[in-house]
Amino acid sequence: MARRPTIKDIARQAGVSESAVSFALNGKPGVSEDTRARIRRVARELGWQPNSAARALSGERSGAVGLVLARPAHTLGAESFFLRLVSGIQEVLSAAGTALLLQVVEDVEAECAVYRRWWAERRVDGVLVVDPRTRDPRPALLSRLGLPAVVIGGGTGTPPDPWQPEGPARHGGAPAGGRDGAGGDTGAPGGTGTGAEGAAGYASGGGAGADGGAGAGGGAGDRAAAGTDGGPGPAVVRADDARAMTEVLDHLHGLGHRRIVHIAGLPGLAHTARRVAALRAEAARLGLPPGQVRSVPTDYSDTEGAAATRRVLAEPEPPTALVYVMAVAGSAVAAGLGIPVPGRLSIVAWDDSALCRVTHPPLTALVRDTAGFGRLAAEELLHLLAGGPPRVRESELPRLEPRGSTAPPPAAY
Amino acid sequence: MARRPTIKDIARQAGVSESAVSFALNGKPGVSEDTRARIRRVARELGWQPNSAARALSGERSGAVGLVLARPAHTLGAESFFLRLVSGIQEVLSAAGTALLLQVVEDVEAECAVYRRWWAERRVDGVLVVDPRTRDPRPALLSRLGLPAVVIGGGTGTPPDPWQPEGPARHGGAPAGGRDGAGGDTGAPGGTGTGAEGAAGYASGGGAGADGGAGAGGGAGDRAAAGTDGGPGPAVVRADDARAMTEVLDHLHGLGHRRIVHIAGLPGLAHTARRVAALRAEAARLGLPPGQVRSVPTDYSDTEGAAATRRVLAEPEPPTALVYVMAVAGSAVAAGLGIPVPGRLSIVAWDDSALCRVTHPPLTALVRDTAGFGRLAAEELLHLLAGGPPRVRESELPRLEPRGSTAPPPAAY
DNA sequence: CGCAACGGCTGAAGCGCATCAGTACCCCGC
DNA sequence: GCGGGGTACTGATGCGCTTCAGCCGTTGCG
Repeated sequence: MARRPTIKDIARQAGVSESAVSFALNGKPGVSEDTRARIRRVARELGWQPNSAARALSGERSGAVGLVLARPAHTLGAESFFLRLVSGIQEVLSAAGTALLLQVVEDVEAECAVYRRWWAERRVDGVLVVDPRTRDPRPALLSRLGLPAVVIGGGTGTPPDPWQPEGPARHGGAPAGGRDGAGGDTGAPGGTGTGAEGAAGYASGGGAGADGGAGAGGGAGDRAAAGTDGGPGPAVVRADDARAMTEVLDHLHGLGHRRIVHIAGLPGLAHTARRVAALRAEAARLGLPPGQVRSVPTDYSDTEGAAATRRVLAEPEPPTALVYVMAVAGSAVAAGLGIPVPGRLSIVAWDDSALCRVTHPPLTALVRDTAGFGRLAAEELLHLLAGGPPRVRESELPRLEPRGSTAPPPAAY
Repeated sequence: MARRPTIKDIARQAGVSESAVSFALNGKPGVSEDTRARIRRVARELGWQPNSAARALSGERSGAVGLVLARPAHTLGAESFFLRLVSGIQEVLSAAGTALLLQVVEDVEAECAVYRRWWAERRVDGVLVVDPRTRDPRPALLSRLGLPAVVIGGGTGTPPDPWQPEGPARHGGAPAGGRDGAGGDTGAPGGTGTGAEGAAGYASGGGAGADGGAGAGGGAGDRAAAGTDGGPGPAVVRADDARAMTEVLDHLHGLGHRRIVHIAGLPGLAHTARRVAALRAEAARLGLPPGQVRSVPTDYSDTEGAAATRRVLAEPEPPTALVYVMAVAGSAVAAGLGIPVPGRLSIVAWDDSALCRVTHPPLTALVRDTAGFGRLAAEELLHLLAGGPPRVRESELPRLEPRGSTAPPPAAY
């Protein structure tokens, strides 16, 4: 196993001290441009990469973030949503040289345990949280640990939203203004400034936010805002589920459907709650009675999706339209029962995938840029880690793409 | 952010030196049982967890392993294979307190770059490698870096197998000859013997195994051995693709099918090659001409799977049976073309999933324990990291579960 | 009784890096 | 020509942990 070069090797070869190397490679002031260039050249020649352990140990961040999936394995398959999300996340993270720790666990409790361990082991600088729930122990925990977090698919602010950074008076708008997250900050690992670390513990060291002047490309001193005890509250990236649901419902209503069932996901999840609420609200607005337009919960597995489909279709007055995530399974069930789609039953897939396009008929679906959603989330986390204030970002609106699986209901109905 | 306790805190509170604490918590000799128990109690009370960075820095392993997925995102969805695999991997890893770094990249080149970076950054102790290829740059790289690796779905030893630990000058007698390639090679993981391989550097380590990281059990400290130049060759966990393909073909042949097409995956992947070869071999054995029984490559995406299906079904003498991974897409295509399944076309899914069971008709499929496969791989990697010799492990044989999608071909054919 | 051997523990060094207090040197102003 | 203020760089220290060379007190043995 070839020995890995260290800054000591670089220092020797470049004829300077180790500190000079450290300064040079981190874009800190204190070395002339000439020397800096020379050091960088040597480092490149030697194929040097910072030892992540050493970095992490000397108070710097660990250069990794975590993602925990807390679902029983068989419900994860949902149309490869997670893999696409992860792809997007990676695109951004790996460009920033940040690693992603993935953990699959059974339930939220186990998820919390993972956060605790990661925190204690100092393994991650922050986490991406998925599947926010209506009653959720995670925000409190993460905030207590001071672990920066971005909630994916977070709340739209419906009242009891444990994720909303309602807490200590975050000035309403997105203040700070300055350096908006954007790509900037090229090459130079520069910005690196002081870690996001809970300012609290640092009291002693140079009390004031002095933080010293800019320096070359260095990070502006805007990190000030960060100072809450327990670290910043979670940032949120969200998709407007409610709006999407409204759109779907309007589409079906416009076609003439009056009996519509939404095969929903796990009832404890916040986005399920939002979709259910939106469905109910829009149904009311359209004057459709709750008995005719409703949601039934499942665990997100294809199996339960199929079972639920079979159940509602067996009712005396079956729905003429179905909306769900595991639409492919549903469409197969309909085919199995000999129910023509869209002749007698319309189907809307909540999440598009190649599969939706190859089934027969192709499924009308909500097309969303899942990878883009992941990118957005990763960007927010990096923003947080760079000391920026937590923000709420909205992803692009999902677009309803009508395909062959939706049509007016049969005349008889 | 609460301060994390360190061994210093424990030492102070327990009235011993830091070294004593370290010994005690790592199950090393040098402290009495009394003291050890006291230290452990204090550690537990304080909620201490080892700082992974510090551990990694002091020559210890980093406590993380890596997995790189090098496929264009849209081909990853394949029936949630990867998520199930990862679940299995995690089960074993997290029980051992080992983290998993996941990286999704575009191609093998990028994958190699990731290995290089992980290595230089000392981020991982070992890696799990998926999608071995027929011509593969990875084994050489990993061996050069000395990064322990387990190949998932590795070779069956067909001649030009870059993964077989034939390597440089490992004591000549390489069992190579032994294990016959193709058809044979029954389950018996027995082969493990192969392991002896590469043991060279490991002499000492071998036995102990215990390891038991940090905790209770207090495994003997066998870590000594680790440092070899070049490190051990890769271990391999594999599924007997050839055997499975033979089984599938026999099933279809037994039903009377004579024109069978295998919609294969990416041609560069080793398992594709193996399946293709096995198909050809078995066809020959059964006396079926290559024109009638053949494989056509795709990129694993549902889209290409559907396209290939459409193409072969449009031929003048279309196949009466199809075998593939993206069977659901295929079955949808058949439905779309109005081709009755299994009346005029039989379909076999290479990989089972809930979806296969809810389609109509339910798909005959190869049932394999993907999560178990992941567990096996993770176990092998841990074994390797504990200083054990690289082995070749065989996963359970996939079982062909006949369901509604296979039947004798129409009489006319 | 004296010495070796051993169990139980301590002290210090070091992993690779960041950082901060200095040091050497130069330019400027008076 | 000397103090003041920079700039460019060095040395030492510490992060939390492992590890190795000891040190001390107790036994066992000749």
